[in-house]
Amino acid sequence: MNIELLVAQAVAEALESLYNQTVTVNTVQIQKTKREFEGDLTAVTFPFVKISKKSPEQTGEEIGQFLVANKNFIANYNTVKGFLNISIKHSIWIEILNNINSNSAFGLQQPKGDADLMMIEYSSPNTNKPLHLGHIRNNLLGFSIAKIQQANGWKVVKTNIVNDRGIHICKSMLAWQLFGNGETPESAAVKGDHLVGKYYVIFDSEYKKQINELINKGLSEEEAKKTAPLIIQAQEMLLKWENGDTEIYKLWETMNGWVYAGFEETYKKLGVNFDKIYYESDTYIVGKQEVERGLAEGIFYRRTDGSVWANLSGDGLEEKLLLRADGTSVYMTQDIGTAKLRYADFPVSKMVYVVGNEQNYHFQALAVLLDKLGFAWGRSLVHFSYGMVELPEGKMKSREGTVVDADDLIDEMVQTAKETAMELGKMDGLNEQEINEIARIVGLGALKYFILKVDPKKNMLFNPKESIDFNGNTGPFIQYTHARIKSVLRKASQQNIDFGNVNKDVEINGKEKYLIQLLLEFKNVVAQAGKEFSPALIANYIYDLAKEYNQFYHDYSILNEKADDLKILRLVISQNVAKTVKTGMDLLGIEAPERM
RNA sequence: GCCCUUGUAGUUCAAUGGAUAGAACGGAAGUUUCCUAAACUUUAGAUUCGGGUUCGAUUCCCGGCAAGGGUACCA
Repeated sequence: MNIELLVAQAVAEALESLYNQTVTVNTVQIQKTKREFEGDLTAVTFPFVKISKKSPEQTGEEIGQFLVANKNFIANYNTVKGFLNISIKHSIWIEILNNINSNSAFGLQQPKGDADLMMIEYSSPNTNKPLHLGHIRNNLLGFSIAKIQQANGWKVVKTNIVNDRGIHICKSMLAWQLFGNGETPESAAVKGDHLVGKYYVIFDSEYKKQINELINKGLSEEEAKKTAPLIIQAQEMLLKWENGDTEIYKLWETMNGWVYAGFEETYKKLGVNFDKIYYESDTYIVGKQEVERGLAEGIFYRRTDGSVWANLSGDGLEEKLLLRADGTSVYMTQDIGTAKLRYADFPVSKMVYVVGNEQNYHFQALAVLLDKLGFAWGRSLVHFSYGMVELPEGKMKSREGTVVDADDLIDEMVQTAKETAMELGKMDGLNEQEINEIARIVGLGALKYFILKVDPKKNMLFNPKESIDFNGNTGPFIQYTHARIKSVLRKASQQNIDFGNVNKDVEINGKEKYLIQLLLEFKNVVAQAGKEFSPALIANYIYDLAKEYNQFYHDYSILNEKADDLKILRLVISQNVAKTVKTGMDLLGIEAPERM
């Protein structure tokens, strides 16, 4: 039952009856009544003064009188300026609550057998260094969006495109060959991705030394960068790799293997996963073939120097390079190849790319190119563009050592959660394993919520010191609320209270109604979050719910309530707040612990 | 230069064109014989500037200012 729709219909009916004018239901604006006014739902009457030819207040009065006289679910009304505040009968709220209570998957839609398939690409790391804070935002958003789309009835395939080839990989490989002394993740006792990243950094500093030496010998900076022995060697290595040199290929496989093992560990800690992983070492070849096809079909053209281009000026864009003069592929080429493979592997009807906003232009161009090449979903691809994560010192820069490493950050959050919980005495009587498990859940909850609560399209500021907070609008606050409700419910079941249904005659007050209204909103919030690809909507909603419940919790003595009906009402509300919070947390990929 | 995005309390974030712009952190003052005090209560404090559309604009449109990103052989 949709109470807002019922009220909107009733108001439309009132307008027709009173002023003899037909009004479509969706022109009636219904909103939740503000706390400081009496009533449950509010209809805005300003838009109807043209029809009624009366003042907003008088129009509201007349509609209100009609509603009370003709609609049995409406108990009362009052008007304030152009706002008609309507009170719904108590029994209706109880009915709604019972309805929510009997629905275990409230707010979620089950995908049908023939549901359309949405493919969501996220993460997409390079294999020359470990994941950092920016990747964390990407991974959390991608994973959560997949969950939210599933909740809206889509069939979802999560995919990852790993950039496992190119000059940057060769830099790490070369530095390892020259300075590594055969070091392995086992011998050095570090994660594979961190080890490879270390050699990437070594390459960069050695390369810089060579550049400076050359500049001192009189070369310009530009010349020095191009002619330094290390960069020449790296380029040679890339060429050898492309030509299938056995030794180089083997080294490449080994070092990438180290990185994958490291990534796997980080993904596991973050709780994200993929249904299908693609590698650019496979897809760039397909991309080249597709570009050749486009060339043969006259979609693209070749310049005299041999480079291949697409003219996108007809679509408001510019010319775009697809193959270099030497025939090697560029970023765009690989993305076209990846798309082709995906289209062959899955019946994709909607493609979503979770990629940072610095690539907005790239994806505009990709949409047009895929469309020209005949991919049905090309035009409608969604570039889910999110803002960058900035640090108090500014942008993260690997060269300047201002990158926040993903593994370090996760460990730090968990460690802080543990220390804070110990200080508060939360861990008394628990064994080591239980302590670590709760610390893990809470630490990760804090990190995930902190990142997901922000509107994805905005740049966000991440202060490592201040972010590790467990008070206020944070994940742990919501987790705590959940755990506390669960504790109440455990005690209630020990008392053998049956709170399956609430008696329709019980009187409820404003706070209870407000919580029921919040619960009722959940469905709309999930639908809206799906439409806007915004986990932040759900994050802010469950925070509101938790905050509201905490006040409720302090105002009433739920288990000691004298009247049985009232006790059951408050238990059922508690139960459904917990249920909804848990569902919301699940959509964000955050765990909601039973106790903490 | 051109294109895109963003400007809200000291700070980090909210607000389908609707009522007195909400929270949290930080600041000030309180609450624990009571189901988990990682909680609750009280208090001070904000829409970048100038126009326009509208009964009504943080929201939509135009212009200025500021920040970030992109700008064709980097990914």
